[in-house]
Amino acid sequence: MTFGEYIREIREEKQLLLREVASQMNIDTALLSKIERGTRLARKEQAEALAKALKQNKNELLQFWMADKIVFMLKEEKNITEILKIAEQNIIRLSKKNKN
Amino acid sequence: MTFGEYIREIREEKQLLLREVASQMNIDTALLSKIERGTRLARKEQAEALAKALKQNKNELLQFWMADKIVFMLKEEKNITEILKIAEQNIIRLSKKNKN
DNA sequence: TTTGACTTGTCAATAATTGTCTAATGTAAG
DNA sequence: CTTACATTAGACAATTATTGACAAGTCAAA
Repeated sequence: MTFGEYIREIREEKQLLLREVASQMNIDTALLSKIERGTRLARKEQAEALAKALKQNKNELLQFWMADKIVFMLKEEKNITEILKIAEQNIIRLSKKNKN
Repeated sequence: MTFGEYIREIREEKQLLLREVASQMNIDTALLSKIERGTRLARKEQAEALAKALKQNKNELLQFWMADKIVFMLKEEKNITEILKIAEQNIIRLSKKNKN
């Protein structure tokens, strides 16, 4: 489930209009449309504003948001599984290093 | 193994100086130093130039490079494993969708 | 038609990044 | 200690990329 799919689903469940949600977020309707359709990435503050406007758990929503950014970065690559594996190992290793 | 660690290791094995490799890449020594130390991300063309200068397999090196970019993006996050899982699922799903 | 919801393309404004310069630091040899 | 050379750090202009708004477009229901 992408970030855009996720927030569109919730918005429609709640029967809110793009312009209602966009207004709460202080952005243009067109921009929110693009975010939902995945042609634009939201900014972090926008993702947070969305959580508020849609009354969703902020952390869960931010996970989808962050995953989307990774997808966007990797979408042209091959060996994606291998790349993600390396990335995860490095993050784990770096976080251990920072504790020392 | 991060991208920077990887290329520094190879450079030192081959007993090359920063300025020698940097010169082949047409960049400043200082910039290569930063790339090796991970305080700057290389650009894709630079990663490719490095593969050439160090006579390494380009794809393998680009995997480390791409993994580094992900690490850079995720380093402040929690639930990293979960985020990576969502990202991988979405990429797989999107690639299937594009085949249709 | 008309209306309202949504989408698309464009582009100036804004923000992020890149690469170089200079100066600093480290280090081994004389 | 000097000197010489390799590497690193900080700062900044230049280059790129992202952002958000606007206007014009599509689409579906009345």
